Amino acid sequence: MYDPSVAKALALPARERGACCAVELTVAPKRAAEISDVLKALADPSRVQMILTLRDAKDPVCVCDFTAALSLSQPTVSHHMGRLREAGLVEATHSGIWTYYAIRHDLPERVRRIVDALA
Amino acid sequence: MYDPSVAKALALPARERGACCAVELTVAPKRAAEISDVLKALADPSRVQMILTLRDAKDPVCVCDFTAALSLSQPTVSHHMGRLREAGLVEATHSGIWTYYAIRHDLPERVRRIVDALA
DNA sequence: CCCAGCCATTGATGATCGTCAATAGGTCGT
DNA sequence: ACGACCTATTGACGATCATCAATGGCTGGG
Repeated sequence: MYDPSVAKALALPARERGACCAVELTVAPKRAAEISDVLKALADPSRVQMILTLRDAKDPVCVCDFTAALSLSQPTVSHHMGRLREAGLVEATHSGIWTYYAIRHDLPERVRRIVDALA
Repeated sequence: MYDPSVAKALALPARERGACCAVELTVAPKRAAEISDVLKALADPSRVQMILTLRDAKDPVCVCDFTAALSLSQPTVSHHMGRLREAGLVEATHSGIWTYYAIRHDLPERVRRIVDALA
């Protein structure tokens, strides 16, 4: 007869009291920090919409376009763009009055994979 | 002769003063919030190491294993695990004294793609 | 029944974040 | 040169976060 508790107990590693296992981390701390920096830059609903819109946009987009679309004030949009820019996800080109933002064409492949995974 | 400013100007969309373009967002606000919730749960160096370690681990891992590996206090590790758990990324099984954590086997494909993109 | 061990919760603290109003800096048309 | 327009910066405020010490709950061994 099938006993799930026995099966589960067998599936779990054996432990001794007072001797926790030394788990091996699969990622170096430095690399984990780099990854989390990218994630922090993306961990906001508005910035998710921004980066994916820029990723799919044929033409660069300027700040004033996002203010209406996201119902946010101009400084807030500028702040979010600054964060994306500081994380190296986005680049700005200035033309006359406008500042056009576009996703960086030279994104590291690791970063590109993360962005693509959001869509 | 090549003039980059002309080339750039041609590449940028035409604009009129006082009439910003209505950019079309490629993601619904609700979906963007879901994505950012996952990203928030992952946007921490320790949690990045945790989720990737659990993803690659053959056996479930208990909290005390991480405290030594990450040089964090037990409450902090428990807190991080709680956040991963609340985001639906991780599940816990209790056996005796220990609490074993494992990556959820039924992760939505969208979420799984994000986690895999980190490695 | 007590004690040791593992984990979760609570409380507190300093840091970071998201947001906006106000301001300042540029750039173009007139 | 002036004014209108777009963007970035500053300052401020409430919210969330990461972290730890202290505590409590739970389980198994003696």
